[in-house]
Amino acid sequence: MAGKKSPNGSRSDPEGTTEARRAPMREFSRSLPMSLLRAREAVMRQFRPSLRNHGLTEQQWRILRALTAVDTIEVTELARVAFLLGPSLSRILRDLEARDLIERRTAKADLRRGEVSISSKGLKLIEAVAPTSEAIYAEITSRYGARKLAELQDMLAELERGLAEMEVAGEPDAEADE
Amino acid sequence: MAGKKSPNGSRSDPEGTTEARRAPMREFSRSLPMSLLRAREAVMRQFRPSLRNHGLTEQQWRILRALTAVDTIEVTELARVAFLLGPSLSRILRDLEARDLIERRTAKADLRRGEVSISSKGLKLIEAVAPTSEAIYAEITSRYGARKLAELQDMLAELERGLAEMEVAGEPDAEADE
DNA sequence: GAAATTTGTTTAACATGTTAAGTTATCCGC
DNA sequence: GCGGATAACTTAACATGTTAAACAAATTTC
Repeated sequence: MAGKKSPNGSRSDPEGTTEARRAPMREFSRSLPMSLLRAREAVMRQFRPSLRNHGLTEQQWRILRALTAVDTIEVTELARVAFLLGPSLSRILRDLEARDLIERRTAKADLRRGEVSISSKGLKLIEAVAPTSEAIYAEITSRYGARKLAELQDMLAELERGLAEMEVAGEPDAEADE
Repeated sequence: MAGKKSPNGSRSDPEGTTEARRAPMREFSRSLPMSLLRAREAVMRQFRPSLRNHGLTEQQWRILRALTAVDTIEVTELARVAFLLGPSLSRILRDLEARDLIERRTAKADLRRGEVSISSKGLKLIEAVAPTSEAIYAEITSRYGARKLAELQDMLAELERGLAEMEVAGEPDAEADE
């Protein structure tokens, strides 16, 4: 398994004369988005099997996880905390409710708002998954180094902040980009 | 706007007697997967509008971008480089081919393999998008600091490496997790 | 206080992520 | 050289990402 077959098969153009395509702009595989994507994927690959064994997707886990921290939460707030877009959250909540992992009611003060909370069944599920999850996280932490991990997260947070500023700054309507 | 409504609404239980939900395990929003997800999203949010103006999704752009660096590439290799799963790539290539942005033929040496290359139309599209893209990237770089950005990428790469090792190590079949 | 606007949430439509199964072409052993 | 394993894709099926539109309830305007 993992034969590592020669990745450049029959590619023989050492000099580059027939090069119709030059200057890749940037190594591409080293672009920031790709780096972040690969790193995150590498992390999630560790957790997915365990979640899957418990019949949960990553996003469903995020939601249940967020719900354990509060008594009740409104849909919009939950979307913000679990970092999901409204439509995704809407669908997932429908499914989680059908599986009796969460409970919903509408706020009496504002009938538009929905209030969500985890059910006892949901809590049991969380408790069943948490140990494995924590173990994996601990393993990652010790392997990478707690200090370094914290530093990485700080850098990511700062990147986030800086980009948030860019958005308010340069956005001249965005239309008509030729 | 951004009312910052008290996130713990009617939550007044300082000691924790009626606590049905305790110990969030971790601040959650500070978990590594969430940090990486938010950071990446913050980055992509900068690029998406421009790509959209040119009728490209992020993944389509990744593929075309990867194709400009080579003369021809096999589907599997392309999947590895653009970091896409086979099925996703398969669908996207079908669409890109229908739009005449790429060209495909089967390798004569191995009829299973498909060889992909960018078309002249695809190249033109890339050339139209690249300037804006590069400008955004430059802006991000200067705002965050080139030095720091490189350091971040190094740390991400190391994280990836470490996690790759974890996979070969601990994987006792994964079945029967309770 | 009714019309216009805004807000909270859901539905719709299309693209991708993810795993499993299907197809066709090679390879490998005997 | 045939038959079973492999390999390279592709299809299928279901879940989520993403943007736009629909909807109903609340808020603002006049």
